[in-house]
Amino acid sequence: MPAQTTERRREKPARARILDTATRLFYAEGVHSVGIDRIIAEAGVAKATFYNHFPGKDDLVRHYVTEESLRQRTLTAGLPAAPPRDTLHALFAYMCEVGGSPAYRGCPFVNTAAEYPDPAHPVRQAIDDHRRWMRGLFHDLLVADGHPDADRTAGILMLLRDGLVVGFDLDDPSALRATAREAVTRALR
Amino acid sequence: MPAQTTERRREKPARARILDTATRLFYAEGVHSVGIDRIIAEAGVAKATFYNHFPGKDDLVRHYVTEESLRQRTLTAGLPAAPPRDTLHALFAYMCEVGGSPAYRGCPFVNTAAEYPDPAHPVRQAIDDHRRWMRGLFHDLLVADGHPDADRTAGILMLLRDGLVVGFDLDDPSALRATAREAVTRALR
DNA sequence: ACGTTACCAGACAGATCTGTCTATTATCGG
DNA sequence: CCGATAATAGACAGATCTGTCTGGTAACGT
Repeated sequence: MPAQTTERRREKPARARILDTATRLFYAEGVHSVGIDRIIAEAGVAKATFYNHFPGKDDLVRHYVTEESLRQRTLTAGLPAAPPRDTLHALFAYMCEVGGSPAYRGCPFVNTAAEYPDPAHPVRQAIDDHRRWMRGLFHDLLVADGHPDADRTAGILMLLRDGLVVGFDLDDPSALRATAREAVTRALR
Repeated sequence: MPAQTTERRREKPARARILDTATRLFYAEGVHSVGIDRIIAEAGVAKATFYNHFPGKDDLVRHYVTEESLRQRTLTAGLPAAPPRDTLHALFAYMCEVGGSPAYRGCPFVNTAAEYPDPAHPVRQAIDDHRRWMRGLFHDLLVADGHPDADRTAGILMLLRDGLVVGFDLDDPSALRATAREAVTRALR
């Protein structure tokens, strides 16, 4: 019964541990394959604590998606200033770098959407938000680059982006890396 | 008690009813969201019958994938003879047609892969088979068209193909249809 | 010093899922 | 006509999943 060794203040707060663990497991194994019990066990959190922070699993999934979106937006915002076209190439180069990692399991948004068929579901709406942001990012960079027809080209870049995240997961990443830059160059031409 | 009204010979055999029902439900709602109980109920089949035909759910999923692959190969083989470049455009036009349907829920292979993280799993290997076939199809058509660098361009077409199936599921299909032909044309240039 | 807040441990209920098993019925080949 | 085959209905076991609830503990602010 002795007090647990914990100096709890040193650890991350419970909510953050839950979200971190959920993010890791959901991404690596899929949303429906990972149960709440496993998340609370690996997060080292009591069940009541989880349900104090989140109304239920769906809400945790929604936060998983929005947090991941926030992370990507922050990363993008932190890119060094550069000509818009360079930034576009840098974005795709970064995708290729991440996609080459052995832990790469595809795009968390695309993968999660595959498990939530109803487009009206809050999880899907969070995914839609992220995709709207990304399309807008492409569009704004193309406009800044003076590209004619920024709308349509942003659509093509979304196509390539989605193709890359799927391909890096399911095909040979090294072959794909070479293809990627070529495809982006052709698309921006 | 009274025989059931069945003239069983008139109906599709049980195995086909199982596969049809599984295909419909897996595609519409996702693999892990659909239980065996529901499949046998909607297929109008006894539980023992299911386990007589399939060793377990994973094997049913594998057959779902291979049957879907076979269906696409048969459809492709049945295309009217045409110059290879026309056939390529026809393939993408067909994707756009299918992707515009309100029941469209993305690519069954991509969606199923999202629920099977282990690349060594038989289900994933069946998906790999299908993707190899599709890449080979693009490659052969490009070679027949006299395209230089058929390898790399086939990779780009795979990129576009994957981007389309994701986009038709998650974005506005009508806007995407216009983008698609443009993107294919740019890629084949 | 004390009350509030956050957290922990774990039992519990109710649903659902996979897979096995029994017992029965219908159809077909020979 | 009869045995083999294939299908039916449904009970059952064991696991797992979500969500609730109880009771206790540790740290913090005031």
